[in-house]
Amino acid sequence: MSQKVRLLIVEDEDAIRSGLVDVFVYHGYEVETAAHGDDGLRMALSGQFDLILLDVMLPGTDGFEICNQIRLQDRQQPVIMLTAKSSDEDIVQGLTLGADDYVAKPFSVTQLVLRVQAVLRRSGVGEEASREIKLCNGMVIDTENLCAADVVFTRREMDVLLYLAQQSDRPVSRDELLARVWGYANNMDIETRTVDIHIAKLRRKIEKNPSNPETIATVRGAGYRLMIEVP
Amino acid sequence: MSQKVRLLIVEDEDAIRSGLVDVFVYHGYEVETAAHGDDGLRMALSGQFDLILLDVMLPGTDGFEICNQIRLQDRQQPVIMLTAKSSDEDIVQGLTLGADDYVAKPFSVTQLVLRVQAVLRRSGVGEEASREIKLCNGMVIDTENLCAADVVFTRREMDVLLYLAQQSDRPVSRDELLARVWGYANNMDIETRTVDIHIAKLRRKIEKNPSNPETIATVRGAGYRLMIEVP
DNA sequence: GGCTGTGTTTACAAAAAATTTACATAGCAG
DNA sequence: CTGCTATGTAAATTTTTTGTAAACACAGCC
Repeated sequence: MSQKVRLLIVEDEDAIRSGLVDVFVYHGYEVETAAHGDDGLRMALSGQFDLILLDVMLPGTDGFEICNQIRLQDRQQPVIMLTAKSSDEDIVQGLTLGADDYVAKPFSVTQLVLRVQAVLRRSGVGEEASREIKLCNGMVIDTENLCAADVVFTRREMDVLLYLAQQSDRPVSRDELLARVWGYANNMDIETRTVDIHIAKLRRKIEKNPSNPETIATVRGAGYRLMIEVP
Repeated sequence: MSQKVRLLIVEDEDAIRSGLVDVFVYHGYEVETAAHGDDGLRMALSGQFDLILLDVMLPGTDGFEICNQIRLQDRQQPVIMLTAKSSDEDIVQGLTLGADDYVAKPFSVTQLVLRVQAVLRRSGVGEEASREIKLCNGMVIDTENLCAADVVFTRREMDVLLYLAQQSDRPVSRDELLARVWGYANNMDIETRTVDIHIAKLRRKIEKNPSNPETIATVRGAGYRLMIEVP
């Protein structure tokens, strides 16, 4: 029923990286990897991963800096840091920069898997989506029956709404929507306006005045943000 | 239509217990409680609850042991464990002992309600097959004699109707019907139109105007939904 | 064998949805 | 103001989903 959980592993040592891939694939995760810090940063910022495993010592951008950048873009993104150093300063620094957990090498693989599960659970990945979405304009959307009071939505429209609702505390970029809703790999320069078109269609259905959208806000340069009811 | 869903809450902290009672009563559940592990075990084993919420740390018999005992008696009984501990070992142990879900304190009440609903749905509570199905167009179907006023149904048609009637608050996808009625493994892309054909046959038998179906509605992108009489 | 009732597959048409194309417009840096 | 880029959207096009007739399969029965 539910989608596989997607992990990004950023680790330069080949042996460790491929070992981790095997383990997590075995446990049913969908895994992508980066061996270089710059690649890792780019992939991490694409927003298409449920959890990111970050080595601290990396060629190019280091793990702390990647974590920092991720936090600037998305405060919720789960991140676990891996490192060979185990001095207290590192722990403090890693946690301060906002990693959700911190595992010192050499680590037990079992332990790491358990930590990953714990962080995912804490951050609510894989939780049942609620059956209703309540918009700030009062509209209530039935996500199972693909409808609201007087409009019906297509599957794709509902998937977009569900994702925006889940991330309703921040704007979501077109690339992230393409990755998470459409399932496109995050290779850049996909030339398509299909996200905008779907947003336009949604606006026509849910906005009081579609030419002055308030419920699906455009955050220029960042993406779209759904305004849900604040209880 | 159906009886209230019965919950047992086993929790020793008075504040949490009474808070949970309020929430679940508000949501329409019938709730009983136990504050002591031994009482909880006795009541749980009485078999009269649709779902049991179990705190792990209890005076007397602890939550794990209660869960264990429940499983020995009834493998199907839905159980959700609550606990203040959030170490990985607890998660593993709780799941191993066969709880259907596991919620770590402090939990969001909304989240807990959603989990309860999810477990109930998964375990099929409230799906009691009734002898009669009353359709929104007034037709009454005798599910045991495979007939209505002036039409007879085949076994397969009735199985489809029964499943749709059980899930009549939402559309059911072809894949779900294939899995639950036909018993096909929920593998992807099985190429068959047999579900559609059966829906078409049913429509010819129960719709006033089969080319404009109202009783078996198509929810494009989601599946078919049976509209039953709303009392 | 032939007949009958079910269930399934095949094949195709129609409807709906998704996507691309093409162009318009708005915001912003200089 | 000018030029650039990001965004909005109508219309055309492609793809997917759904509906259904007709052929096929197969079991039970006379």
